[in-house]
Amino acid sequence: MADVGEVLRQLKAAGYKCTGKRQAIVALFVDHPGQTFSAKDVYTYVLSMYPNLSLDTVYRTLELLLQHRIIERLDGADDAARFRLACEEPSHHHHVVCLRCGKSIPIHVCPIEAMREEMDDFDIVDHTVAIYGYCRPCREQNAGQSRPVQPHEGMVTEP
Amino acid sequence: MADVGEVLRQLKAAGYKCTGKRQAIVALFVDHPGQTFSAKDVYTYVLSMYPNLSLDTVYRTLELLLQHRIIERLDGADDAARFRLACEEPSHHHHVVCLRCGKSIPIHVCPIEAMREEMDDFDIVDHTVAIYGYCRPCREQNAGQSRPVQPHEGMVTEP
DNA sequence: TTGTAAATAAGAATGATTACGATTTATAAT
DNA sequence: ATTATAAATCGTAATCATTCTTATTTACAA
Repeated sequence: MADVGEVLRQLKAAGYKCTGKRQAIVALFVDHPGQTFSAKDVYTYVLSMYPNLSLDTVYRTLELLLQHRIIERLDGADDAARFRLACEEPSHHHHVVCLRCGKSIPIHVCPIEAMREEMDDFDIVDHTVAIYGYCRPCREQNAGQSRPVQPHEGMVTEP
Repeated sequence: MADVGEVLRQLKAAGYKCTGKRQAIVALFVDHPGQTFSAKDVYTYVLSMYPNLSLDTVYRTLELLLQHRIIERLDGADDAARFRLACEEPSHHHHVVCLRCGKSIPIHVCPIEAMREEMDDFDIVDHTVAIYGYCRPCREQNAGQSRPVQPHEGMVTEP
């Protein structure tokens, strides 16, 4: 389980300064594992505790956290990228994303590996997989819900 | 094999006018099956034969062709969407994309179907798969090539 | 040939992201 | 604790893909 202090210490050790805004951004991700946020989401969150904040700072901090593999970027069909706390699992894997609660759940089989052998005429060197649906808790609550989130609403892609 | 006249006739039958610019755009896709183009690509191509052309016209025409399933949109990690002639295959399938020549090759197995049964706690309702690599001809030419296209360069996602 | 709605051009507006110059601040050295 | 310094930040402007607006042009049916 990732810890805010841990992450900040890691950044400090790498020569980066430990500012309150950085702490806030790291905390947002660490406190909501599996949840995805847009840059704007992060901006409004941090703004609530630091009244003057530049979007540029958010983007630079996200870039920093990406480089240190503390968060992951998810590029979607809609124009705004989303970010989430990096998965602890270091080996290759994918996620399923719940269309209702937005949580990412890691899965530990790669459906592409299975087909690699069958592909004689094509060398696979990279791939992305994005799977959307409903997790068990949301599936149950969907039954008594007037408007479940629609597929493709906020869809994201991941390596 | 799709045919330009055929497509234009289909559009006309649906009540749309048959303009030279539309013809040019349709021809670009029909004459290069499997090849992907950005809106800017299409714009520069048509501009070479129609000196005054609005980008808006390109986008509106692409939208029209999308609605009639004549082309498909591929949303990628980079900011510009790409488009290609729609695959004739009507049933669910995916493509592999060559990183060198940019061609899309349809594959007729869905790697996600296999794992659907194994997922007990998650209802899959949608997915995207994007596979990149080198097709056989490009693989052979890559051997004597100083700079092969890098993975992730112009990566695209597709349903 | 002509009337009409559709199509287009040109440019402005939007929204996400990045870049920039000036100012502030965390941190290490004093 | 004070200070020097480079890093971080702000505020804003720039950029890029895409969409919107309005006036003008055009395909096509009558």
